[in-house]
Amino acid sequence: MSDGPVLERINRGLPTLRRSERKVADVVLADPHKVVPMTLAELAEAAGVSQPTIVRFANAIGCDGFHDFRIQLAQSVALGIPATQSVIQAQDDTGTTVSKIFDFSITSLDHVRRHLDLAAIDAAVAALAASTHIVFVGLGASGIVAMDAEQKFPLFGVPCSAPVDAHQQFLAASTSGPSTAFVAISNTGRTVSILDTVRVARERGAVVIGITGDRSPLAELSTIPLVVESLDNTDVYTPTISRLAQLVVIDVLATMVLLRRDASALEDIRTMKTRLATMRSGLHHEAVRDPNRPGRP
Amino acid sequence: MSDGPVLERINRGLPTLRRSERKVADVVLADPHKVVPMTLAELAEAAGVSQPTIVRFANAIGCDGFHDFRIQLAQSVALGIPATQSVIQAQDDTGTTVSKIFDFSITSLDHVRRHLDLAAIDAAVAALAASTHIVFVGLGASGIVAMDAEQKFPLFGVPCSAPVDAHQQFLAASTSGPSTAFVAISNTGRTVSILDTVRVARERGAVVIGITGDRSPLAELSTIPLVVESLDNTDVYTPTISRLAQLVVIDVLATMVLLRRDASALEDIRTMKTRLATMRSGLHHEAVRDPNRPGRP
DNA sequence: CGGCGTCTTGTAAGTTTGCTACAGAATCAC
DNA sequence: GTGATTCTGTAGCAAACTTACAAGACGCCG
Repeated sequence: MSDGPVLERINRGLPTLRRSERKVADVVLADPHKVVPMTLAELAEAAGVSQPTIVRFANAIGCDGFHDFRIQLAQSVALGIPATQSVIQAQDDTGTTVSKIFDFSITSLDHVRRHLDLAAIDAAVAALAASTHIVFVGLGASGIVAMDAEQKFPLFGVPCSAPVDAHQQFLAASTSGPSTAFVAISNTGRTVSILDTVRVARERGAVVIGITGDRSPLAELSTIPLVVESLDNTDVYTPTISRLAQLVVIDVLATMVLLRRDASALEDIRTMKTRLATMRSGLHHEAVRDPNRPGRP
Repeated sequence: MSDGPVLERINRGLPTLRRSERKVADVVLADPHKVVPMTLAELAEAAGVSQPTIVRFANAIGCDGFHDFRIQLAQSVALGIPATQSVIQAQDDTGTTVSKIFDFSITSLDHVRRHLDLAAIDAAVAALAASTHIVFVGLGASGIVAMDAEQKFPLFGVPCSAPVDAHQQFLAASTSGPSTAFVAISNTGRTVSILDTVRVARERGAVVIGITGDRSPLAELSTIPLVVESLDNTDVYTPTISRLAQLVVIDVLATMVLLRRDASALEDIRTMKTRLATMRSGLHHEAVRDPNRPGRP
């Protein structure tokens, strides 16, 4: 009962609440922002119940008194209203829509952070740092993540590739070896071509890091499964959130691999960054080169 | 003084604080998480000052009493410690590094949300909804964002393209017209080839939506400048955050354009999504097709 | 349908917490 | 070195939160 953000807990515990406590829950859920600065007496007034009922309500949803409840509510609200509360509707105005999407993205990232397997991260970092080259594969939205990774990782001097279509991916798997780190990205973890590719990579002895949304076939097949559990709900209006979390996880991996390297690698990056800044201004003279290389204008 | 998260305000107001108040500030900044559940008396004890000093401290940094301070602190902490507090260091353990990167990503998204120009969003949505086709351009990390947008927008039935290199982009600009929505993405807003491309697009009469990090040349050149102000600090270790914010902005635009459409478009997407789910399982049989199309496995 | 038991809710008192007025101490200016 | 000003702590007060208890509501079984 005491897991997760307060608002989620209220929703979950709704059926077990007494009638008056439920009135309190309704007031809180109706507009959490309004409740945050309220005093106990004010909330009692607003819900039409007595003050002790508020305290009992707070205890019922797993808080240690009203103080604790208010603090936890404030934190919940700061992270945005949970997804269940923020279904995007056609009649919402611009500000509301923007808020909902950002709130959802932020809440989701927070959720991923809390459910990340640190041991798996460590293992993945070790594998990546030990590899002589890295292959990133993904299709659709996950393909975007793979390309992003391909941009970020070569900074360490390790050759990277991110083959675009399933055939190229299969080929890359076929030519991989024990010193290859093979990073497969699939939110569903059930895309057949990715699974086939991963099987081949493992047969060739590559270390496979599987970034996926839950305990899926891909996770089973991977040497190091990395579950990035995002709150991808089924509402059509709600945009895909899994990419964001996957990108941040890539950031984490890249940063930690970098931290493993010595200061010289760091220096390389500094000089690279300054060179990039100067070349960027003259980019149009040599625009034919591989567009993925130039960096991040 | 009363703008921004509390911790930032404390940092900013540090010089104007009295000596005892400063002791309080030190305690708070040293470990904000510890302070959140503290009572006024406890914090006074911890800082080695009297209780009224705490109250004066709270007022000094723009809070309305200790109550308000505690709530605001709780909210600040929920969004992660501000970037200034969380420089990633080599000796950090895995959990710390993960926390810092996620915190920073989340804080940054929150910052962007607060600084987004809603009028510009509205204008962009109107332009996108009115266009007959949409072109997304960006290089490097922004190129990734452009490709993501290309995956997302065709859902509405409007043809989209995201030319990959500078030449192709220039070509797309040259063939654009008044009914083209031209979305240029560049965090610096100073990449020369992008600026050249945008100039051409405008000459051809296209509506140019410029997504950029600050009031840059690109913003000046755009019909509708969309400033996505992320907290990209200069620390080498700190990963690029601008992509995330840009992706979320793309989500917002896509969602809002979709909301403008009628229910039929919605139905199209529902059926598309279910079809996608079934086809995904058999994808390897027809993997030669354009890998960007299949969706988001 | 009515009485009894349990669960629920509000009243009231008690305790903690946060706030304010005031006075002493320190600091700075002259 | 003295005076004025600013800062800091002591003490008391008001408000908020909590607990104990009793009245009321509800359901169950006779």
